[in-house]
Amino acid sequence: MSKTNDRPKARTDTRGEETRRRLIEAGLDVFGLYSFEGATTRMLADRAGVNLAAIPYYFDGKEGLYRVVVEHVAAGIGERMLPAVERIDAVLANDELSHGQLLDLLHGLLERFAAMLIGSKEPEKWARIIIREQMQPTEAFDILYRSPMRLILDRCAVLVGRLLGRPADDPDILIRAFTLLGQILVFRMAREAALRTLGCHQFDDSHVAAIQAVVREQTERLFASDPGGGS
Amino acid sequence: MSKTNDRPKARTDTRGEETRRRLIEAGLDVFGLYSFEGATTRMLADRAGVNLAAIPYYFDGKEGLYRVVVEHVAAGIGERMLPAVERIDAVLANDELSHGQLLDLLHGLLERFAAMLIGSKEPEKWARIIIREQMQPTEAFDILYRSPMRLILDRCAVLVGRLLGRPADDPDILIRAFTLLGQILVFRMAREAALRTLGCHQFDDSHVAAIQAVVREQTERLFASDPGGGS
DNA sequence: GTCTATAGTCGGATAGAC
DNA sequence: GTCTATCCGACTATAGAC
Repeated sequence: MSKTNDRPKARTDTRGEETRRRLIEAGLDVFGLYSFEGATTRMLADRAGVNLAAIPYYFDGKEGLYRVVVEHVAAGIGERMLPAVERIDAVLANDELSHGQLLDLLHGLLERFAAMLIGSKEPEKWARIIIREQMQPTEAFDILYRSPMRLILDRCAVLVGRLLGRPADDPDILIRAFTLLGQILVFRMAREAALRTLGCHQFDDSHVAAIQAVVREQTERLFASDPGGGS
Repeated sequence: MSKTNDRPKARTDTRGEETRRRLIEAGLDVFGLYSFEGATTRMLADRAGVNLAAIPYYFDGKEGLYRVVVEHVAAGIGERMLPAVERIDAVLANDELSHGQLLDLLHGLLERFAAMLIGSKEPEKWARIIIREQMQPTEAFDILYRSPMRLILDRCAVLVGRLLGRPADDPDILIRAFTLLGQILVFRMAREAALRTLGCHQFDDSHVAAIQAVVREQTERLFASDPGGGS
């Protein structure tokens, strides 16, 4: 019989790469569900369908795998938010913007944030890892904070600052930016309570749309105060 | 020498009660810091200054202690929010209220919520336990949801509903209530990120006041839309 | 009621065959 | 590169002395 493992022409180390990939995938699930301490190497290896010994071999132990998983999360969030962030940066670089233009950028950022956080499937796993790092930051928190969190928070603060005519590093402006994001984050962070209250088992597109609509309307109200300056 | 353990007149089981109390106190710290799985009976017993075997003896095991700790958390939150909640219930029972009165009640609720969640010391421990239950609800989640969470959320929804002239169980109203609470919750849930962004190591009274001021102003704005109806 | 000692289980990491 | 077998440490719970 012709064996099926005639080496694929592309590369000989595909096997190892595949093992790495599957362990990271498993790490997203398992670390998210059971936390770093709660996760066992046996769970990780079983879920990945690889051998237990592959963890110390490829990642220098459970801790090393965790770090790589967190980096994966940071990269995933960055990827999803990048379009909105780049658009903001591009427009902000220009010149003095109208109230409406700034508000549009803010709407876009928050909408994208909500879509990513509440709607998509992958962030479900990401969120749990992030929340745990918020409660009990390990050295991996830096990875999350410096890249994807600041990415979003900074832009939010800049926009709020411009809308209110104050610098983006004013503590009051930072607090306002946080509350804006908090309106959305709560549906992820207090997810179980939100689901029970709304009487459903998971958020679908219509829920996301409803939340986005509320946030948009409320954001509009919060910054619609320029006297007499309607649309 | 007169022995010191001549039985105290009040009760003979004081010793056991003390042990129970100390284990619950230790559970608040340790379960919050390390989660249920991460906490070990040794940590719990050491922190409580009692013997390891006291845990299965008094609480029927680690799991039983956890349940009692969660009940303790629920009771603590209920206690702290009760004044604001009772005031709301008393006033709402009356009759048709003015926009300003409803808004005052909402301000009171949110202010108290912020004070409890961000300012006080104990909720620091409570919050971690609650957040973990949100992510990975155990049977203990019911205890938290049915008593202290609904306590606050229901009142918030009722007030928002009355302010907007819609029923409190309208999904849109529930979403709005959630976003209001989210503005505050974010400082607890994304605490580490908030602290880093504001450049401090913990929230003090001035931070709490600043957050309360922002929330108050924004809430005012969100519901100040009744046309022509100034204060 | 409280403690010490221990049983029984499961954790992560490694050695060495394939 | 991957697997099996195994070590060693840490965990929860219990038994029985005090």
